[in-house]
Amino acid sequence: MQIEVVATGCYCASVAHVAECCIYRFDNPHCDGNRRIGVAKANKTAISPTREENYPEWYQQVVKSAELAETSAVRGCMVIKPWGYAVWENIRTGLDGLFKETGHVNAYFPLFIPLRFLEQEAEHVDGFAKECAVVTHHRLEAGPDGGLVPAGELEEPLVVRPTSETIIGETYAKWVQSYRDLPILVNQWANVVRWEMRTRMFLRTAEFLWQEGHTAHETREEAWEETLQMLEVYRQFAEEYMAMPVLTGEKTAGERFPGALHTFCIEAMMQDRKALQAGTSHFLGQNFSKASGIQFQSRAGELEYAWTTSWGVSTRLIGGMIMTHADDNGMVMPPRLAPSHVAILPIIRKPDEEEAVLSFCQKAAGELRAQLYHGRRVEVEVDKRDLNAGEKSWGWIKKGIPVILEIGPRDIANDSVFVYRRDKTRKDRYGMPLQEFTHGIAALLDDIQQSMYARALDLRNAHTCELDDMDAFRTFFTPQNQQRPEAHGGFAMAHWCGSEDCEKAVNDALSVTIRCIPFDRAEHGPGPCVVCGAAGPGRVVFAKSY
RNA sequence: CGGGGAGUAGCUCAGCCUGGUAGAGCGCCAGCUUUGGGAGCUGGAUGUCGCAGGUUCGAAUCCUGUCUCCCCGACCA
Repeated sequence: MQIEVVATGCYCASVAHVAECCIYRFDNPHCDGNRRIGVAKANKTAISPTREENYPEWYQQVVKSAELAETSAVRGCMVIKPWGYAVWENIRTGLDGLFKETGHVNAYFPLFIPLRFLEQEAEHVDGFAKECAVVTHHRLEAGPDGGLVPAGELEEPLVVRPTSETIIGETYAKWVQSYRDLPILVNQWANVVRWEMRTRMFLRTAEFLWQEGHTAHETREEAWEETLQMLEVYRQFAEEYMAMPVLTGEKTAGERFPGALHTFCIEAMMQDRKALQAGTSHFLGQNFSKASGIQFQSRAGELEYAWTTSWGVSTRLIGGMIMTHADDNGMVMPPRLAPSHVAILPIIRKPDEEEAVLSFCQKAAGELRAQLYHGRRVEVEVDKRDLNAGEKSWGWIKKGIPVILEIGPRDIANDSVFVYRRDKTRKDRYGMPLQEFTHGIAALLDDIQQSMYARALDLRNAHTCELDDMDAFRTFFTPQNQQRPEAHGGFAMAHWCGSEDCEKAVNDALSVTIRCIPFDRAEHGPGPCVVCGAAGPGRVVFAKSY
């Protein structure tokens, strides 16, 4: 029995082809794959449906099959499983290093925020009030029905932090007396709660993990530079660590963080061509320092309000990684954030081969673990589980481990290994001497990282275009099949006059928003607004978004 | 919060229209066979049919309520 597996690795398999192959799919409950063995080479995909068939469902299945997370007993909240949490740990380690390099330190502030703190900044209240979880009691007592009922009402309700500007502002007000106390450059790794209407794994959950940096400065210029510096840190992290190309720019007034004067963002294109806001950096001016009373005596002896910033990224980044890199066979981990780099699968046909094969695998693992990849020890899994080789192999493919080594007696005889790169197809597997593989592992991982970035960039470039008239714009953002919208659209670089009415008109008609105003906007030259025709200073990025 | 879909074995689902007391495949367990790759054969275990009421001699099936998940919209990282 032979089933040739072709990992497509791209997002263009024809519907007909995929449908034809459906009957072979091992996880299709109504398919007895064996009945048709020998009929054809089957294009099986480990994830069903494919991206093309049903993108949102494909996303859910990848999260599940890769064992990244699962739904929990609590509405809108997820359990992040070890393989998914390891990604978050790597994100944290990487980003934290960049924060430290730019002079920041970590601290921790309370989960609970007194209601009155939140009331201090008007726009901030409007922005978050609807999605706040509120704690009103502090004790449970036995109820009449044998259950527990809340008792002991709090004098003042506590809000579970949706973000910490207010409580950190109150704290900074105490820390800051003089210009000598500035700047304050603090970051916090924490969980926050936003009671969302509609949730999706990693992309929008009621509780999520994030980091929020909060800084206070003596001057406007210094705070401004900080805001842009941290945006640059996010850009660098997204591109170098996540292999996810991003656009940088400023949000329009309508998309701005509640209470901020300016919000800057990194925006990435997912494989369904929708935009994902992957990180934001806010210039808060003196709004929050006035609300919280962060005042200091200046060099001139005057009492002044500090200038503050805040910036954050969240577990949403993991969702972005999935939708940037995963394919129809599951997750594809960028090596720099992968929980583990290499899975070694011992191929044992007869019991008497076992000892030799396993000891060779352990030796290979040991040599690999002695190698460094960007300062981190190469992580290796030797999969000794008593399962079929194919089953194990597909398990690692679905989890997205960058490299799989198959090692059997024949390889051992040649002192070699059989290599599969997750970013290529299984047809591209090749054998090579163990020593050569071991010494080249860091370069191999970097090559995978680069190819993933290049592929993602190609996708973005292929679906970014300049549009100058409304008809073309409408066509670009309208699915061909209204019943089951396929991937369509992308980033439309179009002129905009700057009016909120035009922005809203496009959103109402096509669910398209201005994702960001690029920093290099002016370089495109001025032109007529795609909506109303009035003159605008340059193109902005329009897209559908998550 | 509005519209649509769905909750039945560990998983994917059939059964529901036309009420009669629960099924398939995969997985799991046991045995035998197989072995450069998502194995085959034989046998076996598994369900308060999302939850709560109601109608009925009888409810997975009909009615009401409720919770959860998915999709679309509004809102948002």
